[in-house]
Amino acid sequence: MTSFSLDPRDDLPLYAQLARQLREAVTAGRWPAGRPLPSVRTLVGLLKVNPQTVLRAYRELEEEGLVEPRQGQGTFVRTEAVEAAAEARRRELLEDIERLARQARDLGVPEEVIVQAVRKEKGES
Amino acid sequence: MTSFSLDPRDDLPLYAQLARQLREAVTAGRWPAGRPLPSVRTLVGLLKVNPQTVLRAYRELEEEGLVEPRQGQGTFVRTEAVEAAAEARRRELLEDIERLARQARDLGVPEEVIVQAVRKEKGES
Amino acid sequence: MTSFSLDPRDDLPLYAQLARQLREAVTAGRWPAGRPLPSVRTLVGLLKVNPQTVLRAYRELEEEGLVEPRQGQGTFVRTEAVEAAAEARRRELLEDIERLARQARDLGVPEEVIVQAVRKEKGES
Amino acid sequence: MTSFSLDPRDDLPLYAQLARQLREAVTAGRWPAGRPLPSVRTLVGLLKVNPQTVLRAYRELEEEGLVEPRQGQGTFVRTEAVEAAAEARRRELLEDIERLARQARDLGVPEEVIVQAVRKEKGES
DNA sequence: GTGGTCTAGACCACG
DNA sequence: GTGGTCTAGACCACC
Repeated sequence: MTSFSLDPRDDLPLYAQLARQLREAVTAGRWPAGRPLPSVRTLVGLLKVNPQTVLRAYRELEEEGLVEPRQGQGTFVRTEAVEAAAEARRRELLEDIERLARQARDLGVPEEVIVQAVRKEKGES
Repeated sequence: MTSFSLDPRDDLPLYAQLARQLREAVTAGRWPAGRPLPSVRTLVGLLKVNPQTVLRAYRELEEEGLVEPRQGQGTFVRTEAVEAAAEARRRELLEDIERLARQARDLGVPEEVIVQAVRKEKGES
Repeated sequence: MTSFSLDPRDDLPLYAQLARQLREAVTAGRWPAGRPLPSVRTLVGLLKVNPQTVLRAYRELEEEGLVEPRQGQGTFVRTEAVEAAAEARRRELLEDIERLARQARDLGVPEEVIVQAVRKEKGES
Repeated sequence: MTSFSLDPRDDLPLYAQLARQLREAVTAGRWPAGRPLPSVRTLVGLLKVNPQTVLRAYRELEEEGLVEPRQGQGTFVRTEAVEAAAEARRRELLEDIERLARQARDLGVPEEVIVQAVRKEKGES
């Protein structure tokens, strides 16, 4: 149900793109605790990249404490960490939005136009 | 009146940090057409960086058409390009804000909290 | 009376954790010669691990000569091997302590503080 | 003045062996802040290993906050972090010694023999 | 089957 | 010169 896509032309390294997508999937609550994430080999096959690239993405998540690998079984979500990560992400997003909004205002964008942008997606779900 | 600061630990390369700060200064209307931007030598002295770093930042701005070097006189703002650049920046900011707002909503942040963030800085200018 | 606990996140593989705990139990004189160690099936049930994991731990102990399986009866401690194993373990512990103490001293820990640590547990047994 | 040695037969992966040695050198105060650590290529030449192996060791130290790489310049010690790391290491060593001492005592080693081991190296400096 | 390590070597971006 | 990324593929340990 969850799909991944990598773009070699992106500024972000492939492993970081993959890590980001995995992080979002995990944070959003897909991949319940009992089911392992897709195996390294599976992703290698799907994404046509080197095992190292996938491994590095998984290592990233592991270092963040989001996920734990178990020898011979696969990589599993550490549910305790998920909500904390989501909360951190929310704070970070709000700060970023604040900062960008300030920049936009400084460049003369009327506040209501910015608010409009924030509300824009509302009707599209 | 305009100062620059570089952080070697930032993800952005030094030259890009500098280019960004110069770009913002120019876009915001500092450095009127008659006054040259600081010389490479000056910035090298101020920022304690490699001349290549400063040169590359200036080259960036030049390629964007924002500034033009004049032999023996220094580097000057191309006023006709400033408004176009500012407009492009505004569009970019609004798109970024939209994208981040969507992500925040997906993580369960109520829309009004996001709008709040956008309005937050109102009284602080 | 003897319980085992495995931590999948530990650096040590599960089978090694189990082997270590069994080894310590045997060396410490629990499991007298007449009583068999818990069966593979029992441990699998208790620890919720793969039978291979338990088998490998038992194989380890067997190869060290500490225990011997008897067809249809279970796995028994080889009492004559226990004292030799304990002695080896003692030597190993002293070497480790020596090594760590040297490292601590190199980092500036006063020798008396280290001695203190060694004596610390005295009254707690 | 500082030399490194890797043993492929060791249980520890090569990158971890190297990371440990670098960590100790940094913690012990060699490699003052102004001088970069040996470059990846230098160590590759010295140790006859793959660049990836060296890189992974350096990445480890970076993630611990001990060291920071600067593009095009080399890898530098973060002096602020060194003392904190040394203190953490001291605590860890004392805990390990305590634990091992307890085990030794449980196996019947007289406390004075353990204390002797701790003091053993005294006259060798 | 799973994840983990290592090699040999190319290519890029930065200063 | 520096560090960073990626590839293609081998080998190992664990469950």
